Amino acid sequence: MPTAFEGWDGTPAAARAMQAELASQVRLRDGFRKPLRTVAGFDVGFEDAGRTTRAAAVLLDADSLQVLESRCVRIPTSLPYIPGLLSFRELPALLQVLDALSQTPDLALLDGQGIAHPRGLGVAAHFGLATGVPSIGVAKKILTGSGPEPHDTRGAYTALRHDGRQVGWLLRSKLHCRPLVVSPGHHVAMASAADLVMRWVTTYRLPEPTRLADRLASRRDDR
DNA sequence: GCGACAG
DNA sequence: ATCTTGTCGC
Repeated sequence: MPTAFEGWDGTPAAARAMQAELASQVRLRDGFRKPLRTVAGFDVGFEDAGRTTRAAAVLLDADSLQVLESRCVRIPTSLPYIPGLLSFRELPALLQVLDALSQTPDLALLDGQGIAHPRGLGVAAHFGLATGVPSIGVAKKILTGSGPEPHDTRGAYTALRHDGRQVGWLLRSKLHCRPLVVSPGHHVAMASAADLVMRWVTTYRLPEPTRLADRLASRRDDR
């Protein structure tokens, strides 16, 4: 299993410095195969009062949304949750569950931020950089930045801005529901992110890939 | 110094 | 994230 943080001394300060460095390597240009054939959703949950970390991955056909494969892995939790350092806590399990898939997805959707992060490296961006798999962050809440409320129309979105530049979108994936925070990770253009996510939204607030991964990681089913 | 703070 | 049932409302 490759360590996601080669040379990290374990301190939060070093983690932040590493994020700033890695963020400069993120590429905001569509770098995925077109047309997309597969998309996978990833999420992490915890058991045993947090002592065990569980990561789930669900691979879908990008057009039919048919589930092709579901995987789940468990490893000991290594770090507590620290705002801004989520990837250092969740990436090890996420990389393992990616390896558990029989095929690499053309695109990955992760629960959390892409570049809409204090130093530009949310868990989705870090995952994309570490794996080379194009990624998008689909979060339920803002971590950094702000933007106007999108109209209450399915598919409406507005720009999320931070430090004077756009870092993502506020996307009304479902009528009368709080908008999702969508931000590109690695190898996905800002202009593509929101439309891509809407492609896999059906009748729920979350797009199918992460919604299904959520269910697996959060206890409801297994396998 | 005082809040804010993905999962 | 997680502990937890029913309930009000679009």
